[in-house]
Amino acid sequence: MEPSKNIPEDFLKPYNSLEKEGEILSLWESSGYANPDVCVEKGVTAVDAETFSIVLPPPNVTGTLHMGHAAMLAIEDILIRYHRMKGYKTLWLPGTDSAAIATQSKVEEALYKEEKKTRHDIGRENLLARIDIFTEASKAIIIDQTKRMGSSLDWSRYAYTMDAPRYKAVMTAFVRMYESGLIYRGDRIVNWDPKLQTTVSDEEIEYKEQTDPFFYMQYGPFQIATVRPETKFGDKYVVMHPDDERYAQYEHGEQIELEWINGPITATIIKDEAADMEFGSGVMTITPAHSLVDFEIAQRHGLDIEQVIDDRGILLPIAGEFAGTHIKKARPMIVEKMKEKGLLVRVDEKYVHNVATNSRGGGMIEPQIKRQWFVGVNREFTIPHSKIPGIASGSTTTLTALMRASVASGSIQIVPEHFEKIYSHWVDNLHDWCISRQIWFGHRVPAWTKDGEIKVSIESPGEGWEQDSDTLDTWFSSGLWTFSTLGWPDDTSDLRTFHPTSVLETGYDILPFWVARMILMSAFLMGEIPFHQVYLHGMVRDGQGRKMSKSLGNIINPLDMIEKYGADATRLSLVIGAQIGNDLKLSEDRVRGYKHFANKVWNITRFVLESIESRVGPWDSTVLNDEDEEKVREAHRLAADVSKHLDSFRLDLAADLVYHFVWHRFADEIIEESKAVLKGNDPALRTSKQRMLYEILIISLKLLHPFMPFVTEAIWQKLPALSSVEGPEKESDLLMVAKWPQLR
RNA sequence: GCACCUUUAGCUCAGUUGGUUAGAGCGUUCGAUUCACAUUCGAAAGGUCGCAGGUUCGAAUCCUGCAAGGUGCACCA
Repeated sequence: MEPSKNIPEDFLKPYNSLEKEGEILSLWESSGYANPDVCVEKGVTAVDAETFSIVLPPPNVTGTLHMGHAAMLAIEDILIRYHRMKGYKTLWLPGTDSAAIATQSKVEEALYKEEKKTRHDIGRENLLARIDIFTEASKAIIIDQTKRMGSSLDWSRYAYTMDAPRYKAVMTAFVRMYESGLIYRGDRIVNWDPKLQTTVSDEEIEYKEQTDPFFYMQYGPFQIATVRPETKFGDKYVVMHPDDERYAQYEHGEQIELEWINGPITATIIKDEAADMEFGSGVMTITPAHSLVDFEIAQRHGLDIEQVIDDRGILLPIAGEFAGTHIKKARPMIVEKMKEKGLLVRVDEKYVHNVATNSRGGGMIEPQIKRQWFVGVNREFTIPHSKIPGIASGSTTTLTALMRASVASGSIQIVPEHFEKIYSHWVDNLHDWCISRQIWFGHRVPAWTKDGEIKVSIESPGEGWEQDSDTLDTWFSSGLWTFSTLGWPDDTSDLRTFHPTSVLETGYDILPFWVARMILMSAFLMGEIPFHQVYLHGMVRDGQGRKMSKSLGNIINPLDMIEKYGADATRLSLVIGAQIGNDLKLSEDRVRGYKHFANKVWNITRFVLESIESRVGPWDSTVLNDEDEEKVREAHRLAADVSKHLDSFRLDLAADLVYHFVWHRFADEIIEESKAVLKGNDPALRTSKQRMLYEILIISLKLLHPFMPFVTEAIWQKLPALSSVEGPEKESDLLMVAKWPQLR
């Protein structure tokens, strides 16, 4: 068969992703089809169609796209494109996150590097202005990178955590929770970061293993041990287990005199089960102001709590001669003094322990007692209306009860299922949530004080009222994300149409941080679940299964992959072989392999078009003979299987199935077998083959589209207006909104 | 310490409620081809399904124990 002159020229060379992708992107963008309203207007979606909605987990404004984002975008876009083609009213809503602590610390670092100034030198307003400039500049980068993955997000609904509608939502949520008695102020021990001068949530703490000298000291008749002698000045309680026979002679509450760092003190014996008999001597002294465990012991027994270290890490007057010294400097000096006084028994130089650090770019955590705002997760309140199974409208309940009921009732399904256990374990152990932060960038606490009086309201209560200087934990606003992005607290049509959202797709590492808090907020404020299903994907690792990190130098940048192999290949490499919830090993070779596949699809099209155009026969519905009809049916059966896998979130199997069909069944067998007939002289047989090949090509393009939208759309755009050659007409201008194949 | 995940071909992984000779891709070896394919196609080799028990007519699949690797949570003064 001689090559046709009528083949679009592009098909005569290999598929060039770099050249096509920009073109296709602007085609999609100008079509407006990512917006469900446009789809209804243009008649591609029925007015009363079922809805399918996903809210994009907003990437940090200051970040750049990494493979984790790329995987998230690929997975969600596949689900979105699939449902859009199936005729759902489909919304994928984009946004970005201000990432309060991380962003502010970045700007502060730059400020110090460039001008040797701290935030206190330039003041709140100036710092916020600088942060604005910084975030506006980097926002554009992450948005552009997100688009290049082929994400069919509806940018007309774009939301930013710090924009005005979201700010209003956060303020409203705070006030409502306060009025229901769920938000309270209290002095509690919190994770204090002396470097960033703010509290840090439990989840944001990262424990790092460290080797330090371990000091054994004589404390009256007891031996105690510590890594941190600088906290020991105020220790006047000595704790042991009530069942520890070695210390049976001591009574709870008994007082003993002893010589300590700065002279004689009176210590009180406390018997508490928190003391571990197996560890060291089984005796410890406590520092309630700077240790969570010690604080709890002190509370149980009503003990005095004295602060020893201030917010910046400086010793207070209680430290006597060491007062005013930074703890780092003071430690060796204190050890030296104890040695002189004969209090130091021995030192274990190789003691390995975990040290709490702030994972958001901060320093070592120094627990402190602070006046903070809290959400009481176990406080009772009356829920006005509830659609959550097991929770009646008007009943008395708690936030943890709502969180439990939402998942336990099956109302929210977590995929893979075993994460439901992790979720419930987390909810069961939830402490009151400290929501105030002492940083400046963020949603400011809507509380006002005047002459010791306090009022909570969105607007200032009037003249002379001063607003609380704290801002809210970034997860407080993130918790509202599924509905604040849809217009809440206003009763918008978007909110009525798209909430609860269909699926929340995110990495499994973020389950407690975010997923649980969205369930909490949605249950309390909306009386409903935020999403029906939670799909958790795994982490993207390097070819050897290691975490990608700068220090290892094994980072694979998604944008490099897009440039070298195309966005389609990049997407496929992140989906095929990635089982739900399991980590994925990604190597450049994988991506390269899928680039070949994009080219294969390109060439299949070329062959089919050549076969059709050079030998056009009349098209009609009876043109297919039984043998070819069966092949088309086979493709439809495949479509059904692919749909089944997509419906159960097995994107890996769905993609693998189409990949295998297109390459090894359609190209290797069906096309190969058809060559003889196409070259032959029987017009009826030939026409049947042509029609069969064309129909299977169309089905293949549709099935491939969610996975590799660029190459398939590029092909679709080049398909000749087949009506003019009497072929089946192209049913829509864009493949993006073509109809998903149905079983026939 | 507690919980969870993983373990199937050299590598990366499928194997859905237990059911014939356990599959794919990459890689390897051999062959064909430049007739849609910056190539492609065909064929072959390669597995005691982590180990040990158990249930069953039948187990990669279910149960128990163990081992190795990984992750999360807790944490010790």
